[in-house]
Amino acid sequence: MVTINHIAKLAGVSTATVSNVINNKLGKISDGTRDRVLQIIKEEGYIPNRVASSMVTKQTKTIGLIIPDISNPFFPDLARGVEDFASENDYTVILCNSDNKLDKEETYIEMLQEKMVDGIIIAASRSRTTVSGELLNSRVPIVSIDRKIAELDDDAQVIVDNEEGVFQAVTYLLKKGYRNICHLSGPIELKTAKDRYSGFLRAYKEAGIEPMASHLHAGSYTTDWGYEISSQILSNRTDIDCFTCGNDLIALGVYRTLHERGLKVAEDIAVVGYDDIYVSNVVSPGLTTIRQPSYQMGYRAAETLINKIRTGQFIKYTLPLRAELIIRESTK
Amino acid sequence: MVTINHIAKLAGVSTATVSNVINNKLGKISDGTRDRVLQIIKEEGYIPNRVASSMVTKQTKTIGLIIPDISNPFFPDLARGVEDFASENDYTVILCNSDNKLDKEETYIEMLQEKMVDGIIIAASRSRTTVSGELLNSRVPIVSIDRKIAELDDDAQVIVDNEEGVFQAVTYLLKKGYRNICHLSGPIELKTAKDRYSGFLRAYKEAGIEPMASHLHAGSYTTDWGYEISSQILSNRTDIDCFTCGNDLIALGVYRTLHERGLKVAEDIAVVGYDDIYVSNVVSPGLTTIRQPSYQMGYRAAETLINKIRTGQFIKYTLPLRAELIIRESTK
DNA sequence: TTGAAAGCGCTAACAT
DNA sequence: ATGTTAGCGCTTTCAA
Repeated sequence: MVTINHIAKLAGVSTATVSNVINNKLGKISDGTRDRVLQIIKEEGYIPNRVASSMVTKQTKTIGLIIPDISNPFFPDLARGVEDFASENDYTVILCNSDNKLDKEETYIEMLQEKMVDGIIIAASRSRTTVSGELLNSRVPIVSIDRKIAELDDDAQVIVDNEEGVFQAVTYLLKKGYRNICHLSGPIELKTAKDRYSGFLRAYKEAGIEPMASHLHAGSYTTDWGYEISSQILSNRTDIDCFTCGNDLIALGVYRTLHERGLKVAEDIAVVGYDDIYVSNVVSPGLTTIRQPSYQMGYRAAETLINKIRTGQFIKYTLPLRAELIIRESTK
Repeated sequence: MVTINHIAKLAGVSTATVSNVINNKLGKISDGTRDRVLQIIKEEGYIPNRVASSMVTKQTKTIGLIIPDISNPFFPDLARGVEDFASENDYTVILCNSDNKLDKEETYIEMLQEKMVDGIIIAASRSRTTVSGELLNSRVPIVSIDRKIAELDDDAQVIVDNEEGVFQAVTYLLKKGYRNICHLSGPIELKTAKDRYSGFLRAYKEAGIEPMASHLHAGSYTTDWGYEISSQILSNRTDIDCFTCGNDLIALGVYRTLHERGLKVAEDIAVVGYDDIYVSNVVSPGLTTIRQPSYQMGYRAAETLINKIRTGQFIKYTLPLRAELIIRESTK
């Protein structure tokens, strides 16, 4: 293996000099030596060992990203945003899937700390509303994304206002004349799910209308659940004119139910999602949904984290990331 | 910062002993000391520095995963497969998005080598049919996934037979009576795209039927292109009874075109995709497609790589990963 | 502008 | 079963 020592000897200089060349320490090296060293580095195919340099600089230029599941369509965009900002800034990202399990999450957090990552971005599992003391007190900066964690600095959290998004949507629906809206929520113990439902309620309240009876069903953020629950509901009642869903996956389950029962989306029953994952624009009819700016969330989370690593300070953003109602054809 | 030294002093033992405890060297430590050391480690909240141990063991327990783009729905499952096998085996994965750009890919490869990853899994950019000499000769084992790279050992490539998959599908379509099938291919310079088209041709040939004129259109693996090209084709001719698409994204573009023109999928024109990404089962009508076992591909790639890292040998699999025709409602 | 040398935190070989 | 010590490849004072 070719090391800095090897290069130094061949170039007839010290390792310190080679190090300065590699790291572009300006003004510390004469053009002559720089060129000569560079030349030899090239000839020898020398690749600096960043593990060794991490030993002394105490930074790995690596961050950890813990998400529930990269195959959940909400997360790829987010991950991409993180990786983009990271790589633009010469950081590398380690991907971890926690499956929403606290123990997996803990294991990853420990692993990441052992690997001396410079920081961690976490879309915390639904069971986590708090971070363990060790992590909180550790040297590793942490940024929470999508889900709020109580102990963390507000500026260390990248979230969008879920309540506001659904409020917007339901207000729109009420204005359009929908009255019997059924809300298919994600796990209601989750902050995001709770907030989305609050938005639902507030829209009714501000419109001075009473929600219909049993308008809330809480389950999980999956197509399967959306399918099952909507199927079940429609077997029992016929008064519903719209489903607002905790996320797009659930909405797609409703699509399946309607399709199966020969009902037309929009024409017979309207459907509204949340997230605006890729699919929503591609199904027919296009799904009216509330767009979560997931790429930006990831990008901003990385920006926040790396800024913190560099400066010790969190960025204070003036513009919050906002959810946005995207009207397509699943409502009329 | 609490180090192994610190623990050793507190426990009144040597660092070697603490090291043996941490790494569970069996038979090298008495129960008494083990317990005492473990106790102190806990009390002090000691986290072993794996960067330091990597220095001496010459392995980082980290692999790199280079894919074109995690937001492309084909890759999350694959990435998940990689990460699952890796984490089960105590490896960590660094995620890199190359955007199909050779230069980004090169940069990542260099970065990964500098970070001393133990191996690399790469879904190579379309421009790459070969690996640079440095990489090939480097100490870093490399496994190619989805796309074949000439110089690599056959056992270091995790691919499925694309030709076979499409052959199956088109044979099925011809049997069903479809005759004027139009193939909307991905970038034809890509091996995968080429193979899929070959399967198309062979199906016709073995059926003793002549493909219709101008049945091939090559573009890119995107919904937008699928939309545009199908729209354009249908403006010019009315004889087409089926589109076979290079991937599901293209197929979804065709869905959009048909929808826009008031044409019914299946009833008026059949559509067949490739990959079986998540969406395909969720759109209405469900998309008939050729399933790429992407999770397994990722899982197997990681298995192959890590086995190579550990034993120096590639695994020889007896069962190839196969594409499988999934018949849904977009064909009749 | 360059070099000598200490030391980052750990493991492994060897000695006891 | 445990300790001593060299050394992994690099950066960073400090001195020249």
